[in-house]
Amino acid sequence: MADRRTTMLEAAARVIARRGVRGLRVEELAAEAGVSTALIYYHFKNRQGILRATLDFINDRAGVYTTDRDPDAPPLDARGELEQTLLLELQDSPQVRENSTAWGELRASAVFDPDLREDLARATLVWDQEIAELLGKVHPTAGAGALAQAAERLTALLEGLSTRWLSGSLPLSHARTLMAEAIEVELSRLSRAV
Amino acid sequence: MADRRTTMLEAAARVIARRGVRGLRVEELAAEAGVSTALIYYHFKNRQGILRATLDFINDRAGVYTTDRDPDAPPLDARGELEQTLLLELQDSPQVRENSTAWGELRASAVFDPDLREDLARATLVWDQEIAELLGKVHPTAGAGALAQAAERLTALLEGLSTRWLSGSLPLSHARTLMAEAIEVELSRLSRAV
DNA sequence: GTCTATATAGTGATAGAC
DNA sequence: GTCTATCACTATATAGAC
Repeated sequence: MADRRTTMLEAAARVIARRGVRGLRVEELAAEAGVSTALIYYHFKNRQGILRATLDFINDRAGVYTTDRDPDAPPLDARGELEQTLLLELQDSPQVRENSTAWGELRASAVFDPDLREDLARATLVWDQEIAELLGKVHPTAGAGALAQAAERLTALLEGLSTRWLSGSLPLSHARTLMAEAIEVELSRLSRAV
Repeated sequence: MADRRTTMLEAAARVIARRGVRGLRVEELAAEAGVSTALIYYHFKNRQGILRATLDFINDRAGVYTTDRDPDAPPLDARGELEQTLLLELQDSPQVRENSTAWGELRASAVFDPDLREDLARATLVWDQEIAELLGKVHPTAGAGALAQAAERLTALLEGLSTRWLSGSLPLSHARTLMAEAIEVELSRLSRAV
């Protein structure tokens, strides 16, 4: 199933989750994938190529698990879908951890590397709009501006909570509580502000 | 006024704001401070010593500017003090930028460096409690748990917005709007939840 | 205290055999 | 496609003169 290239990308995701984008050493990646450094360079040209491919790989995976559902479960209502989408990012599974870590690193790196900002801004916009849309399904009468702002607050909060979790300042269960409550608060505000 | 050591620490703060904690090169720091690398090592022992001293230095500075006030202005009410404290972190002055950048880097680095976590958790706790206290001044009847959670959401959101700002995904003025509105939302929730 | 070398080690990247 | 060497360069850190 997994060809060698995929094996390397999975290994890269694990190394990034462990050391960060800026802490990734090609030699460590090679060891993690069980291959030589030369093979890494054969497949990815250079360090930046490794990073680009891995970030794409992680992004694709995130899209998948985000829309993944238990086929037996009843279909979610709009509010349930919103909660699931946001809380899915606060879970202690290796893949979510890897994805959240990579995303946080991408953001943190973009502070010092303008080359990354364009991609990041685009991904952020898509993410914000997805949440705004879900909020709109719960409150169809709310104005577009109010929805957009609520979405931005929720996604920015999620990033803040996620980083606190990953950096050991906040237990995961507490992060989830805070996030769920924030959704509640924003929704109730959208109800009142007609 | 500024002795040579302080000059180096100021230079280090600038370099960290430009390159990040993990991107700081001793040679660049030496050039920025206008001294030799050997002198840096003379004063700070090693790379980690530079980082520790600089982070402390930045932390002290943050404490100062946070409590800095215009002496002519009328005293702030509880709500104004809350808003000022939080919005002060979203300003485009070199020092706030340096401090916010360093704080974000400290958090991002702690994801991969457990040694940093203890300091970080302590600083986070102090910061959360300060905000909880200010919230309590606005709503003296609110329960301690509700105050603590609102404070955590506000500070985590601030970190998320700050990182988005610094990474070029969010204009500063918009970040300020979102933050101000979040304060409003949390305060109105504290009013309702008796 | 401060500088000019310079030692030492790590790290990205390539050459060339198989 | 994959490996074993190995090069070239960068970065931390130190020695020793002033």
